[in-house]
Amino acid sequence: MRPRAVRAPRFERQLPHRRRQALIDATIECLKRYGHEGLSIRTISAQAGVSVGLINHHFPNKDRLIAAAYRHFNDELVAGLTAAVERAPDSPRARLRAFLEASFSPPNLDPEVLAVWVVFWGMFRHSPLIRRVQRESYRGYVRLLHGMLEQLLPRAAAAGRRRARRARVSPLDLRFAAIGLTALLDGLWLEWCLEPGAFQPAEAVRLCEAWVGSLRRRVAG
Amino acid sequence: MRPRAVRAPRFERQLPHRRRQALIDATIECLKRYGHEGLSIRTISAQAGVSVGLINHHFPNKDRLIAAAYRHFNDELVAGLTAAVERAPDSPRARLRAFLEASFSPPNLDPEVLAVWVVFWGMFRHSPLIRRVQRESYRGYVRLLHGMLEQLLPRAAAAGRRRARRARVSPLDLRFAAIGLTALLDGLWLEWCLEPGAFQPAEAVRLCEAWVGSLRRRVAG
DNA sequence: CGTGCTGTTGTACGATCGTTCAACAAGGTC
DNA sequence: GACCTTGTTGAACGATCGTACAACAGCACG
Repeated sequence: MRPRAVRAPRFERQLPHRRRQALIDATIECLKRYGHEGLSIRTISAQAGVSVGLINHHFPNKDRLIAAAYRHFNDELVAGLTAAVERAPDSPRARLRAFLEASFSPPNLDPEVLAVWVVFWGMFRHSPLIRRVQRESYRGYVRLLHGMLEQLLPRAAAAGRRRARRARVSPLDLRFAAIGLTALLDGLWLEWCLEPGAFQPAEAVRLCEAWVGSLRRRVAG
Repeated sequence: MRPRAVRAPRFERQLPHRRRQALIDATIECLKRYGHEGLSIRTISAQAGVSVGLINHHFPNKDRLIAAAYRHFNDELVAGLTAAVERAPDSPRARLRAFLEASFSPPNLDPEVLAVWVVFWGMFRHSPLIRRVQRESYRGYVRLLHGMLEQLLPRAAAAGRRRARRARVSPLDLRFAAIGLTALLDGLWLEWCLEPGAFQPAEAVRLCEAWVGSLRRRVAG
């Protein structure tokens, strides 16, 4: 064989877009494996299989890479939940159930995922960049959950037409419902991740549905 | 004046117990101010007003200092809540209310306090030391909350004698109540710390009480 | 006042951090 | 096959990290 043809390339050039995404994925993977200590340029570049210098070619600095990873992580969560809701039958109850079941199942329900969130939250107060991403990215989640509750709560008599009686829900009740459901959801999710054996994911779904049910009775009953 | 008498001592010797506590306090203060990045030997020793070498004289290494700070932080929380409960009138409802009000008021309800918790949580999965402290220290909290619910839930007819009907609560219901209340509590607390303007602390107390009330209806009614 | 114990200091060390940058090379174009 | 663009490499830099340790000094005691 000709030596020239045998020699494998020492590296493979990638389009900036692809390489950036690979670095973001590596960042999240390092966060899962090593926690906060995994957030070093050398650890991340090793995980991505590239040299230390490459990160600063695609990102101006480390903080921007982390912020990009945070944005990606947030977006993936919202996208997954949204897809689950849209896959469900077109009834408010079914949509809520799909939302809850997606929240309490992989890939969201995972101690490793909690570990990632917790590191990001730890940066929240001291990194304006992270705070900015949080503010921009959390809106999708709030909108999704708020919209679901709005459709669900006024369900009084007219079964078929969901949006007919929208005016029945007072903004105050809707606000409380959203606050409470978010809290219960996050709290249960946190509990499960900290001690996965404590209860079944299906039990968490039922607890959340019971909460919304008690709200509905108070609003419409 | 005599020069000898004027010269101020360059430092003050402390009993090991006092100095250790001062270093623990400085650690928590640094955590509040600078987050995870405040956890450096130099930052902590500067906060405590001592030299860098002193920490390793009182603690074998940095991890042990952090673990001690975590234990102190946990113990303070449980002690504060316990004291609030014992200060309350001797009725299950009043005790629960005192517990909730203490949970949703300073010094617990503080974004800075969340920042401290979050950093500790971030170490949970990767530091056996932190995990050990967590396991040992969380028991007091669970026992307190569990005991309160146990007294509260069976309240059916006999108003005066709280422990008479204890057998009425099935272990299953009690377990669910504890899981749900903990989740709601933690979730609301988290929400408030992330966005202090979102709702009033008193509203959080009412949401928790409503949750326990709906449980009681299901159990005893 | 002298002595001893030990809490305290501050320099030093090696490791690792984020970032820079000159040199390299992959892969398309002509 | 020569050339060019640019994604990629890896050594080097200064800063900062946790820890070690010899010297210092506060203070109780005789």
